[in-house]
Amino acid sequence: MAKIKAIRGMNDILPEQTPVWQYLESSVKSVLAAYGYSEIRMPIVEQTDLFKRSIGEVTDIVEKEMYTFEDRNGESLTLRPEGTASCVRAGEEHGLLFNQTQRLWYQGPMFRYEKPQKGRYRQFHQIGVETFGMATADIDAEVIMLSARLWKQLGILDSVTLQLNSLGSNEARAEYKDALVTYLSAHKDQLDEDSQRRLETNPLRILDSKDAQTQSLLDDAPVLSEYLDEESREHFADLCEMLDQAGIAYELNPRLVRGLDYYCKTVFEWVTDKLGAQGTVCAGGRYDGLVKQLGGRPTPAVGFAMGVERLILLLETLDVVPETVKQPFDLYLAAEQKGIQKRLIVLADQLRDAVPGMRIRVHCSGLKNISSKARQTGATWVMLVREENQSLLANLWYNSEPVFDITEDRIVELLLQQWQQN
RNA sequence: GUGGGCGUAGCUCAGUUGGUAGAGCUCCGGAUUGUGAUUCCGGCGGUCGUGGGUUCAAGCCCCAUCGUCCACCCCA
Repeated sequence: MAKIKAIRGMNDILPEQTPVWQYLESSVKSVLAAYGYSEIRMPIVEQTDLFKRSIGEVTDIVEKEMYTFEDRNGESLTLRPEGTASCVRAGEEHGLLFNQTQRLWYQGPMFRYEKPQKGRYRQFHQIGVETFGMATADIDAEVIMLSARLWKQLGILDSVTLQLNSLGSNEARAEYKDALVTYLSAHKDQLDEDSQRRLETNPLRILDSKDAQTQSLLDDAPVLSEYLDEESREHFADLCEMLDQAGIAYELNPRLVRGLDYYCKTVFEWVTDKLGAQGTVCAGGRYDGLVKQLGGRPTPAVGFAMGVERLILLLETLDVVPETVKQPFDLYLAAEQKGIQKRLIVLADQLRDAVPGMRIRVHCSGLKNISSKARQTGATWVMLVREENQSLLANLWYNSEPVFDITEDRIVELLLQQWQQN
C-alpha cells in the first residue's frame, strides 16, 4: 500500500524547527506591542468573491493560484491566498473601521497553488500588519519604522534594503497605465514574451521585468513619478522626510509596483540578495480604495505582510538565531540502571515543585551514552541517578564539572542551590 | 504553466565498460573507562522513488510517471 505523504508544497514544521519559529514570532509580537498594535484572527476560508473583488480578477493569484472549492451547499469558497482582504472584511463586518483608527496584525497560513521552490510554498505563512483610518504619511512611516525595528532586533537589518515608490492616486495610476500601454504597444515586438502577455493583463508589472531588452526599452518609457498627482507627491515627500529623520535608509525605485490591484500611493518592499530568486521578505503599501471597493465607506489604509518562511531562511542563512533559542531544557535527568524508572519520574516531579521554572527532561530507557545524548540537547545540567541499598545516589555534571555520589536527601537542595546561582 | 539538476539504509552519500548492494553517522548490544566522554568489537537496518521496456543479466541503458531542488513565471 502506498504511503500517505504530505501535499506537495505543504510542509511539516519539525521539532528541530519550531524553536526558530517561536523565536521569530515572539520577536514580532514584542515589536508590535511596542507600537500598540492588536492581534486579529480571521478564518482561513472565505467566500471566493472576497478575493476576486479585492486582489483583482485578472491577477495570476485569482486566475490560477487559488484553492477554490464548493462546500456542501454549492457555495464557492477559497483558502485565503493573503490576509488583507479577510482583515478588511472582518473589520468592516464588525464595525471596526467606522469613523475610527485601527492598528491590527495577524499571522497564519496562506495558500497559493504555485510550483514550489526555495522560499515559495503552496502553504506558507505570513505575519501581516494593517492600519485603517489614517490618511497622512505619518502612518506610512510608522509601519516602515516598525518593520525596520524588527529587522534590527533580529539582527538582519544589514542584509535587507528598503525599496520605495509611489503609485499615486488611483486616477493618476490609471492615466499612467494608459500612457505606458500606448508607448509599449508601439514597441511590442521588442518586448519579451511574458511582457507581451502582461501588456494585456497587468501592464504595470512590465516595469519590474527581469528581461534586459525590456528594461532598456523602459529607459525611454513614460515615468510613473511624472504622472503623480499633487497630493500623492506631497504625501511621498512627507514620508521620505520622516524616514530621513528616523535614519532609515531607502532606495527610490521608480519601477517598483505591486502584484495586487488594490495598492495606491506608497508601496515598499524589503528585499535581500541572500535568498536567491525569492528575495522579497516583506512588502506592502497604501490601499485607500479597498474598503470602499469591498462595500464599506471610503477608508484610508496602510499595511504590509512578511513571509515567515523567507525570514526564517534568512535568519538561518545569516546564522543570527541566538543559541539559547534552541535550548529546550535545563536538566537532563537520566537513570543509570534499569528498574528505577518509577522512582525517577517521581523525583523529577518533586524537583519541578522545588525548583519552579527549571525545565527537566527525564530519560528512563536506553542507558548507553546518556551523557553525550544530554550534551547534544544543550542541557545545562546532567544528572545520572542510580539505586544503592534502597536509596538513590546521583552524579551531577554542570559545564563538565562533576559532583559524585549525591545522596537522595541532598539532590533537591543541591539543584535548587545550583539553579539560584545560575 | 515552461526549462534544467537530483531520487540507493532513519540521515549524508559511494557504487567502475550492465554481472542480483557498500561506507560514515544515528540506533541497539558488548568490552574498556570515576564524566558513563574517548577508544575498540558486534548487530539491526535497502523490492536501489514507482511502473513498463531492452538484455541471458539493470542501481547503471530507454520510455513513462511521481517526488524533490533550482531558475523562469508569480509573489510574502
